[in-house]
Amino acid sequence: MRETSAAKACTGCADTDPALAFAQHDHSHCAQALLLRAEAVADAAGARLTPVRRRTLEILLEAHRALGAYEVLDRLAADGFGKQPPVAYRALEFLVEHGLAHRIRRLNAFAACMHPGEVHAPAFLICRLCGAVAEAPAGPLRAALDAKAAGLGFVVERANIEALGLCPACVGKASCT
Amino acid sequence: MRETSAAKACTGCADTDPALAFAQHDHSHCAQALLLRAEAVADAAGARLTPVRRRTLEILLEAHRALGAYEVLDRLAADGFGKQPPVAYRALEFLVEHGLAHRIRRLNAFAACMHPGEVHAPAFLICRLCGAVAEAPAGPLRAALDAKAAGLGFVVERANIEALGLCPACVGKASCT
DNA sequence: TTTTCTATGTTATAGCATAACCCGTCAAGA
DNA sequence: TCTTGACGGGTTATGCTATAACATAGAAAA
Ligand SMILES: [Zn+2]
Ligand SMILES: [Zn+2]
Ligand SMILES: [Zn+2]
Ligand SMILES: [Zn+2]
Repeated sequence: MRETSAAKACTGCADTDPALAFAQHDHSHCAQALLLRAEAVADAAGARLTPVRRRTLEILLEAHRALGAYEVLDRLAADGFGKQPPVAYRALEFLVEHGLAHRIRRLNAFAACMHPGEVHAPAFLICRLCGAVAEAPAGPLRAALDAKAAGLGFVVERANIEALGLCPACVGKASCT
Repeated sequence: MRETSAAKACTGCADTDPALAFAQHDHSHCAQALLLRAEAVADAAGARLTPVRRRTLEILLEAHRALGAYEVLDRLAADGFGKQPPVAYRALEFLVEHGLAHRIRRLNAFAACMHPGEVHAPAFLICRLCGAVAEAPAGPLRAALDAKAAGLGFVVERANIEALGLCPACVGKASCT
């Protein structure tokens, strides 16, 4: 599952260039960078990126896609960590709370954050054919949502924006259905 | 759970006036209207609003909040329909597919649509204290999302926009935490 | 050191969702 | 009329997702 076949270098997985979100690229490269940034983020928050938590993030980064909690759990168990659901759920919860990963509710799955440390309101683009998930910045979108809600007297604390559709690679295949 | 205590009349539950979304009002009134419109919608689509399906929609309308599939199932069973999960899931799936209800993924629950028949891209505002759910029109939001996605070569087919926060009634209570 | 809090592991259970099968109804076509 | 096939709705059984509650070990604070 590891994407070591580098097709294109990147500077942090669609970080500086969102167009790379769906492009083939050397992911081990940005995984490395993201892991370093994650450590900095955790440190700054006074939180501890313990072995399980760190390994959980690595697993998400290596997969380069959204993983179910039980998929994560299997991999953790294979690495000598606990074999029971709470082990995975707790680590994932930690990552989500600290903005190092995101929960994709539509998929009942989790994905590593591509912009850790930055204040960001992500929107997720989920391909219904290949399962690829891209994290797109949605700042303006979020602002519009907040404004809309404010008009109803509602205060938004968190928001999930998830789009299901076809990624660039799959949009061709689907048309010949 | 039925809200028969009319505090305010309405013309269709936040239909013409979205500000009613979180306001107390005579809900039996709009439930009636929505049910009629649902029949028209189903009819126009050549779909059959059978007894189970119709009763399922009624249940959602009466509850006036998001219900889990098993909550719906219990009520269906009490009315003499099937007692097994697929009964509820099938009816709910039908309603969702025909735009008569929406699935709220954040809550693993379903809510009656407040705008059946209209082309609409709903955003849901979920109060984390009282559980109230409002369906707000999100046309512009959706358009922005589509545009953003198009920039990445992604084609959006469906989108979920769900905000968690505090409704007008609860925003006061929470501040004294 | 002793205490305290956090983290990680466990077992058990709760909650959500679907697969697969059977049968009754109804309408189109032989 | 009889047959056939689509559809709806009921069942049993199972799988997937998530959390509660408890025990232990280790880091941090006193
Ligand atoms: Zn992110
Ligand atoms: Zn794809
Ligand atoms: Zn709606
Ligand atoms: Zn509330």
